[in-house]
Order: sequence, then C-alpha cells, then structure tokens
Amino acid sequence: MSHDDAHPVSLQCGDCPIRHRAVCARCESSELDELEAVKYYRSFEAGQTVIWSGDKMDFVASVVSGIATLTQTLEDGRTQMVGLLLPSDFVGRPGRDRAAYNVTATTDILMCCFRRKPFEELMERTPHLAQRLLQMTLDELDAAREWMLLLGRKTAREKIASLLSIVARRDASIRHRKLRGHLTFDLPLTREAMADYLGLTLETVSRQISALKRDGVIELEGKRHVTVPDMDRLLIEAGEDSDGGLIG
Amino acid sequence: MSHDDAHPVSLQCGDCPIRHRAVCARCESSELDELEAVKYYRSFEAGQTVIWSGDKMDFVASVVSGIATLTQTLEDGRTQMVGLLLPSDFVGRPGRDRAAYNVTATTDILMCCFRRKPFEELMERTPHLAQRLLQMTLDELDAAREWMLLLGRKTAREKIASLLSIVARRDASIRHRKLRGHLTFDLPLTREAMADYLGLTLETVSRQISALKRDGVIELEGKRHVTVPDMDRLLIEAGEDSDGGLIG
DNA sequence: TGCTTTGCTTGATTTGGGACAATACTTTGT
DNA sequence: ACAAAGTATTGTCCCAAATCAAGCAAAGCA
Repeated sequence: MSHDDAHPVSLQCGDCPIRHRAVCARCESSELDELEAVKYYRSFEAGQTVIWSGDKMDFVASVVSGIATLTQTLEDGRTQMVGLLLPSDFVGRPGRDRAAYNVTATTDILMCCFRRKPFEELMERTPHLAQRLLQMTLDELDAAREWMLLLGRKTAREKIASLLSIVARRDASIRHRKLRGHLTFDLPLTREAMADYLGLTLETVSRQISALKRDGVIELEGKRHVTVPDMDRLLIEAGEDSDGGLIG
Repeated sequence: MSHDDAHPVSLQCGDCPIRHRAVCARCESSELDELEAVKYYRSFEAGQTVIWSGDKMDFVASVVSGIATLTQTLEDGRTQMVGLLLPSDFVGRPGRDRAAYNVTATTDILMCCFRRKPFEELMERTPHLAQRLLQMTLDELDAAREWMLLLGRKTAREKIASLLSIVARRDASIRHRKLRGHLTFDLPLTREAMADYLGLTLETVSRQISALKRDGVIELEGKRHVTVPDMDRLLIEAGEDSDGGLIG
C-alpha cells in the first residue's frame, strides 16, 4: 500500500516528488495547480546549513536530489542526528513557523519549496493532503521510535550493523533490487556523521566497521563502498529479526 | 495556540477527551455525533498489556484516565520505552491495522475507543480531524526526537534530571501552576520503568536519584514523592537551556 | 613538488555505567 | 502478625566505549 509501490516517483508525474509523496493520494490533481503558483526551487552545496533550529521557516519542501540531515545539539556541542532526508522526503511543519532542528546538506542538494501559508490553505480544503502528510508523519514517528530502541539498548556493533542494513535496504529499494543475499552500496555519510546518528564517537564507529570487516560480515573497497556478502548475517548482527524492521 | 490552553479538557465538552484533543478544532461538532455511535469504553488494570506489537488493532483510542506506556523489545528481552500515554493522549494509527508497539497499563486505565473503519471514514470527510491528528503526531515526533538526543548523548545524571523536569512540567501544566522555582509532584513510574525509558539499568536510576538528592537538587519523601526546590537548577542538571525544551 | 587539510584508522588509557549480589523497605495476602 | 513477593538501595567488580594521542592516506592547492 506504500505510495512508492503504486506510483514510482520517476515514472509518472513530472519533476516534483512532492506530488507523489505528499499531495496525490490517487493522482487526482485538480488542486495541485494551485501549488505550482507558489513553488520554487532552492539548491545548497554540501556542508551548507539549510536552516537553523529556531529560525523562521515560511516554507515546506521536498528533497529532489541529494542528502540532508536533521540534527539537534546541546549547548556544549554534543550533537545527535535525529533524521536523514533522502530524495522525495518531506521537510517542514505545516502549522508551525519555526524550525525545530538544524537541517544541513550532506551532499549538494536541490529542494522543491512551497510557501507555507498557501500550502496550509490548500490543506484546509483538501482532506487527502492532510491525510497523506499524516501517513508520512506516522512513518517518521515509527522510524524515530525504532531509532530510540537502537540508541537506548543496542551495542556499538549492533548499531553499526543496523545502520548498514538500513542504508542497504534503502539503496536496494531505490534500485528495485532484492533485499537478501549479496548487496553492494555506497555509504552516504562520513564516520563522524555516522557517529552523530548512532550516539557514538567516530573512533568507535571506525573500530566497529573494521571489526565487521575482519569478521567477514562486510567487505570494504576504499572508505565508502561496502559489500554485504550475506544480508541475513548482517541483520543478525544488528539484533533484528531476519525479516527485519517494523511491524504495521 | 495549544488546544488545552483554549479549551481545558475538564470544562467544556462532556466526558470524552478525544473531542478535545483529536476532533474539535474550533468546537464545531456536527460530525462528532457519528463517532458517538461507534464509541465504547475499555478499562485495564495496572500491569495488563492493552495490546501487543504486531497484533491486529481495529480501533483508535484516547486515554481517559491512568497512565500507559509504549515499549519496543529486542528478541533477547532488552526493552526500550518509546512513549508515555497520559490522560487525553491518543493511541492508534489511522490507516494501519497492526499495532507497532506494546501498550501496557502502568496504573489502572480507562480508554475511550472508536472503531477504526468508521473513524477513518469520518476522517475522509472532515479535514479538521486529519489536521488535528497531524498536529498531534508532529508533537509526538518532536518529543521522540528530543528523546533521541537524550538517549544518544546525555549522561545518566542528565537523563534522570531531564525525566524529572518533564514530569514536573507536565504535572504543573495539568494543575495550571507555575513552572519555575519550588515544585512538588509524584513520580508515576517505577525505577524499572524509568530505566526502560532512559536506556539505563534500574540500579543506575536508583543511584543517580540518590546522588541528586545528596547534592540537594531534589528532595524525596518516600520513593515516589519528589520536591524540586529550584527548577532552574534541575534544568541545568538536565543539560537544557533554562527556558528548556523544544523550539517551535 | 612538497605542504596543508580533511577524513580515517589504530593504539594506550580511563571511566561511566552495566552485571551481579546482598540487604532493606513496602505492600499484599492469609 | 508473619510470610512472601515486589520494589528500592548500596556495594563490588568489570567491561564497553569514551578520551587522549599518534600516524596514515587521499585530495586540494601553492
């Protein structure tokens, strides 16, 4: 029932992923033309901060290409990544005028933005839009709560294996490939970003990756390119059921 | 702008909190009568599991009284609490037919339930309902992400201080009292439940509470009744900005 | 071509919190 | 009033991950 299954982003509806992920539930599109009028694009270079926590945010947006992160920090500089934005992910909070997190570009990114007010007005009149956003927000909530289990209860080794399996899964689903057996993909994050995501130090991340490599769970080519000879083995290392992930 | 501010639950709309928290945005109530027809109450005793992760869930509900927890577990038994349900909180996921978490009664609880199908059908026709649920889900997402920062980056002492400050704040807001200076309240959780919430062991929870008491940050009467002589001091211990909590 | 910067790895040492254990307090039931 | 079960505190030991520190490799640049 996922929307991606029904309507692969790249095949059906022009250039703007938000149509798929946030707006069109059954591809009824009459109201969407209103959004076209308030749509604009913004791009950011790798390393740039898109918006700071607490800043005024008068738009909502969809990531078109590239990767961005959501982070929270304590005053003394300790940093925790709380979300990862991939192409077609939605960012911004209808009904709120301040950003709650720092959004930082990990790679060069392009975002498709909509002015918040008109977007909210459309939402008032379009039940499907609010419902679609509700579904997406419930998905994010599930992901956040799954991450809470990881942060609170998993060992460093399990954390790394979990992250690798998530990246592998997402990579495979983008390329419409199988999820079992032999997989290969690139890590979109530096060791430091992985540490911020997993609640570890970058040294521990490095050590555990080396350990998984030494134990034959993964193979590395350079620093970033990972091969997983046996996905089931990785899932076991991650402390997950082998059919993995969330129920329901 | 919070709904509670505008319409304190106990004053305006009969006996069902869901009217306030999920349904009525401006107290327009014509559609709500439909829900009355599919509304029923269920009660559970302290310690009972309301629903297991993965079970079929054909209702959504609002907590009327008592406290329940949302938990996730690994196969080997490690447990992480991912949410706390207090009176007027909403549980259940429109559009999904399986529970994603274990829901367990911490005290005796009463829940006001609605059959899922009619609820979803009403949502199709009522933009305010989907919007209201979206706002509530965004709040939960913020809370989950704030908790991720706590789980990933805070020390045991900071975790305890954070939990105490959250309980204090919630208690104060329920009783419409001040949030600064001298506060007193009861802990609604056992040491073990606190440990599951904070990603610690119950021994560490006990030790850190003793340490905060020894250092004069809190005073204890029995095991559960806490007095905070200086709320600002507690917030500093929690590693939070003294005007504390999330922005926007 | 060598110099600096950035990202990563590995080693040595320390430490915060987990594991295990003993004891005490507090309910609940008979 | 007592036993039994559940809940909480405190002590001792130990280990996983943090911290501190050194060195390597690739990329950018003068």
